[in-house]
Amino acid sequence: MPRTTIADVARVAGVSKATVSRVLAGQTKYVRKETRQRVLDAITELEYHPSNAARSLKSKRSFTLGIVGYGLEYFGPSCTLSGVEQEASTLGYTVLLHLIRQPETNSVDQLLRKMQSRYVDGIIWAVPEIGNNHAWLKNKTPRLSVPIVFLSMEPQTDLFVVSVDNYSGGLLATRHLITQGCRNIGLITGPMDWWEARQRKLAWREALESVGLPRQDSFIAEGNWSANSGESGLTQLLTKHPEIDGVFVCNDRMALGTLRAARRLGRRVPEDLAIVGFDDTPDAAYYCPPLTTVRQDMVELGRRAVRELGKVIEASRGSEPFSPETIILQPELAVRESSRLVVAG
Amino acid sequence: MPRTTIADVARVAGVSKATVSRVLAGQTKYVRKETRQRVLDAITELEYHPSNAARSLKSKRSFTLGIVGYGLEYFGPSCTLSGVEQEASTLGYTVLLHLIRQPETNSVDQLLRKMQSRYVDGIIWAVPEIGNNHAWLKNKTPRLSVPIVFLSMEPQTDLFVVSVDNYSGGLLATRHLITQGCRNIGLITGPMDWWEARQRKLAWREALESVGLPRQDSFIAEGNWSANSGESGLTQLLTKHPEIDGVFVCNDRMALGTLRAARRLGRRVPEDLAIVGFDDTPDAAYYCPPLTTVRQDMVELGRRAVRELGKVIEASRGSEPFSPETIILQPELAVRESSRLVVAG
DNA sequence: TCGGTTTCTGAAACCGGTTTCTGGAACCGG
DNA sequence: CCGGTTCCAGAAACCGGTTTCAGAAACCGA
Repeated sequence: MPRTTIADVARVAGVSKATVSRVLAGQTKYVRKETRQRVLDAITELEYHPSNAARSLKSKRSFTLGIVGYGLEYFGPSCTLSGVEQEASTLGYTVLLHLIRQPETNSVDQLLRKMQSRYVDGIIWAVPEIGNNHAWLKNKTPRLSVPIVFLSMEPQTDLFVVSVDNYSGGLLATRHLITQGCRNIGLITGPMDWWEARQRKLAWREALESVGLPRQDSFIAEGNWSANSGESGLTQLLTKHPEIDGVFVCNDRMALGTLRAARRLGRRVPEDLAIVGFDDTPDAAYYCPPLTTVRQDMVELGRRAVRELGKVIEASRGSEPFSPETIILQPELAVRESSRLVVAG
Repeated sequence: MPRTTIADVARVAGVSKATVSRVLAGQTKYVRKETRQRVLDAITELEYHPSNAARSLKSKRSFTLGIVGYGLEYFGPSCTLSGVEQEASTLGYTVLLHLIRQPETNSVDQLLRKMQSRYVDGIIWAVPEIGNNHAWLKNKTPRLSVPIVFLSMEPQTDLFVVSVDNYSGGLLATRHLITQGCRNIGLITGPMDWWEARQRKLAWREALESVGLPRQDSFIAEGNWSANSGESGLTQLLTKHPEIDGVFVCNDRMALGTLRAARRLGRRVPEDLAIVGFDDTPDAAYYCPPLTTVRQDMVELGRRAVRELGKVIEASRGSEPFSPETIILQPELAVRESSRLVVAG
């Protein structure tokens, strides 16, 4: 059974393919109201849906967004993807998903070709910036015909970047610990080749610097985002510096690990040791004790990225100028028991 | 700058479009080795990549799989999607993602049309079976031209279903509690309109029945998968039945909530109350105490679904018969401190 | 009444591949 | 040397839309 085509609709409505196409495109001009209605009736009668392939073949657009992602087994990226799909859907786009398993890879050109061969209207690059894995792409982007919006990357004047303010988040966390009265504040970072991890570390250092508290490298342990690395990280830190009375842990999963380490070492949280995480995963509020953490709205991050991309696409279609801009989302602090030393009020 | 087309390649190689197409299709027959090489050289020289739109327009296949998903903010579905994308990628397919936000919706036909208008070669339906939300789709499927594989749905003889054995998982959990010496075993379920929740509950009931332990409805609390519902569920249960000494909680997130409730009520885990969860999220091993739970490999679930779908597609292309089959993955028990009453060995 | 717009519509070209059909060349046994 | 396969390769039709171009009809002021 062959699919119903635009020719079928035209025949039933008693018009030509061209007219049907015009109706489909939503042109109100150059189609008489009555004719338009006949076409619409024929469309619903035949349950006609246009072929995307034919459409994009001629018009060179596909109403498809390519999204390149990484780390879907983590909470943040999943939420981002969810936000991306949601916004894309409301904007009338479909999402073409491609996951990268090795974020350090730089064999990116093949992926780009694949996307272009599918006429994606735009690309969202949601791979964390690790080492210089983005270098090749970054300088290639301007010469690319398809617009790209980058997620969670170091802002750059000639690129579209949507990102959470990791530095600001780090400040929130560290200053909170200071306010709570901590005087020896450790840091458990993510891998230092991650841009986001470096930003959070920088904030920790500068927050401490501005109030004259110790901030040597020996107060830092480098984790790999896993709970296990958080556990061993805190153990190391407390061995070197038993005086530590607060820790900023750069994600919730590692923070969960530190909670266990603290328990094992006989440190009460928060009385002996205040802990602040990063992410605000749904579980964090149920940790023991509930975890103070920096909340970042990853769903909104995805939405904003798509909205931005949509604007760029529209602009480039009308060939209006549209200079790259950077959108920074501000995280906020969710204060819970793991850091509550000072009685409020 | 117009894209390079097959005609460009043909010109450079000094052959016709048809020959280039044959080379592209990987036909070894009817193309002389030397000619083939000339074409390949031209392709790499021009960095030619065929237009997917043109290709699927004529050939009616797109090397695209449509995946309809739900609940990406949960760990399981994310992993499934990851597995799907991974396997799809290795099989040469690209993934078209569509997320459903209200799983109870039955306005599915529009979605199907959208997928078909994009010539997807197959569909993976990864929306949980809730109420009778699948009813419409289920009886429509056989008449559909595009093959569908269902995930985590009640097996059905005329459909392709890939699922984890929730019943078996429930048995593992409950029998484990029995083995550990629990004699009053409660149950905190997911929403009872979820098929998976019902399966786990059934297993709980039958496991208890087979050894003559109490299994009244008053030992059951219905949660909604959230930690909060787990917390309140356990509180209710222990109020009604203080004698409860073990609980099977139908997902890890609710189990996290029960851990808090137990703490609040002064019940030691596992000494006073053994707890078993379901999912084995990465965090579960770091709960306090570490959570015994039923591990289901959701990544593998996604992979298997795609592999199955791939086979169906190939078969339907060659119009060979291929009768629907059901693939059931067996979960396994991850025993940790939250249920460890009997000293091993 | 008449030339000039404006509005509406259709014929046909086009997008970039695949596939069918056709025919020449090479190879074969007789 | 000849009729019949088999191997190669090109011309052209086709997929289902969009878009250009041109023509018909309606409208308008002069």
